Amino acid sequence: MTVSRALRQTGQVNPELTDKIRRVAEQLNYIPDQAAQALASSKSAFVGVLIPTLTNTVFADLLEAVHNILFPQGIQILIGNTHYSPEQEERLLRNFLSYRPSGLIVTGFDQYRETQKMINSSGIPCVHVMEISDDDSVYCVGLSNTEAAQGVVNYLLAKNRRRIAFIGAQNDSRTLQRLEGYRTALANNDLLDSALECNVPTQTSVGLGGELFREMMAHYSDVDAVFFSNDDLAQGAMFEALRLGIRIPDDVAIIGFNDIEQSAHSAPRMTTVHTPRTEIGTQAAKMLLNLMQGKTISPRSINVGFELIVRESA
Amino acid sequence: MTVSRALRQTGQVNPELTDKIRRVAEQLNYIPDQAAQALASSKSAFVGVLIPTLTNTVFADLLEAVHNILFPQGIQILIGNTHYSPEQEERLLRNFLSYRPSGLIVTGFDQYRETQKMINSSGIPCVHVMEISDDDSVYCVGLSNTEAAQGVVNYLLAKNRRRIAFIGAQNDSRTLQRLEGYRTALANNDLLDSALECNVPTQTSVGLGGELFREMMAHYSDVDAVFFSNDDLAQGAMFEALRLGIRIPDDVAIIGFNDIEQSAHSAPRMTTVHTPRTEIGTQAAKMLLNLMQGKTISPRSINVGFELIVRESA
DNA sequence: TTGTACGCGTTATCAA
DNA sequence: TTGATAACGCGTACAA
Repeated sequence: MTVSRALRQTGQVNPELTDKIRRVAEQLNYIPDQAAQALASSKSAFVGVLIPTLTNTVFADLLEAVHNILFPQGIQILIGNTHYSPEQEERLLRNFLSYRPSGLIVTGFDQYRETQKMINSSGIPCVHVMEISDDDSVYCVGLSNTEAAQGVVNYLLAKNRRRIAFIGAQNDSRTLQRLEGYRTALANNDLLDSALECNVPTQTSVGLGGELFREMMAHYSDVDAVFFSNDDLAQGAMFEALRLGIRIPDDVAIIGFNDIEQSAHSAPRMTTVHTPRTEIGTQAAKMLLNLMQGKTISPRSINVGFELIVRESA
Repeated sequence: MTVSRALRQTGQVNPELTDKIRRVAEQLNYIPDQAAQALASSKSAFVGVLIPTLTNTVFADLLEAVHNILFPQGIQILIGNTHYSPEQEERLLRNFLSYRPSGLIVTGFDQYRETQKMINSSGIPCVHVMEISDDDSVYCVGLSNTEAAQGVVNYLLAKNRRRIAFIGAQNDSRTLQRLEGYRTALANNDLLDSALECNVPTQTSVGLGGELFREMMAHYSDVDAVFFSNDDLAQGAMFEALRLGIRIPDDVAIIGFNDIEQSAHSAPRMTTVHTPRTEIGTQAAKMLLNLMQGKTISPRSINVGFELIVRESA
């Protein structure tokens, strides 16, 4: 018991004894067993993080930010890669729960009802990230993808673009929200043409962006702007444009989404929507930490906003 | 006890009783406690993975591959982000050990002696990834960065390039090995000029690649090829070349390293070394699984090789 | 400041 | 096939 106290620095042990215990522990390579700690204290040092993929800068940044806040607090992240599948998400969550995590960070809101129930009935604090909700019973840190998309389209309209296409992939709820914003903004100006909407379920990639752009321009050569649901697709389009001899932004304006590192350095530099995912991760982790300490949080929803970064491509 | 047996499917429980137990468990939302399981059975379902960063496709791919193999086996990954720092790596490992993981996957071999000792004395099976070693006492899955770099330079030489520069960043051991291979190949042909070596400790990025390339060309306009330690840097250089009016590959040949997705689609398409990181992750996870089952592995070292993908930039 | 008794939720072991 | 008992390694609560 004294050893336990000494090593945990509760400050109730004689300093000399503490030193001695430390030395011996070191010598024996003694490291306390977390499982036993968790069992005895009935609190774990885990936080489960559910993200759709690791191989997308957006979520890698998010995860890294969360990890950077949580690890110094002695908290281990349990990663769950949903692969954009609600089924897998549910399985992942069930698995998480067996570790009795002290907190949960979940991407978006489009879980199965079952999954939501499990979260709620578990009583484990949960922060949703990337999107925001007007449901005041949930905690979230994110931004309005719909508003951001509207901002993009309005910007293009102000620049006198009239044939504005949308190219998206992956079919996740954030892409859908961007599509919705795109539609709203165009409809408001009687400029919506559903033929110019291209939304495929395929996994997003640079290569795909190039392909879809080529097809779009082949069919609708009067398109004078394309809003892509993310920067990867947009980069692919810019590469393809170079090959096709389409001038960006003279012939076609291009706007991406997320503002990944390379977008600031491409040729031409890309106009895009900056999504503060590192901030989202940081804020979500901090909010969760507070929730885990039983603190009351208000507001429950943090809108970190977005910023249209105007560069050269539009 | 019967419940425990029924839920674990040991097959010693009456089928009807098993069904009944299942139903009740479901109804109660009962999920067995992993901490207690670990404590009682003295074996955990954890594997610790040590990687230098999450925000680099290479390691994200690696992690995703490992996760995809391990999760279906009921194994949770403990992630440790070393940020390329041996100090943090040691702290991370100590933290891992407190979870009594059943296995370890560690990037490279450049750990502190202390760290290596901890791994060895822990008795926990460990597979090193990304590099290979000729030390036959360690398990590893990777490739020879040195050989790959030599291959790159030899290819450029065969293409009659003579003023071949090297631009690298991050200063991690893999970059250093590539630099070494570059030097060896050039020295073999009496073409080594240390002025054309640019190796900065800064974190690698597309932006940095552009900067370093611009500086290089400003100082040494006779450079006719640049070998970059990774594709991000090389992409940045290609963008910058477009701005500077330097024609790729006519004026300068460019070769990257890793073959990230976009390299196949950039303009021009990039010649680079394909590193099979998904395969590395998969193989390492499988090898670890075998080690965890006490199987004997031979050989202990798997060289997954590399492939020079010739496209347009060189 | 140190020590004792007990319990955390599960599994190993042995008995029924 | 099922059940009872004792661990697993620690922390909580209380006593010394």
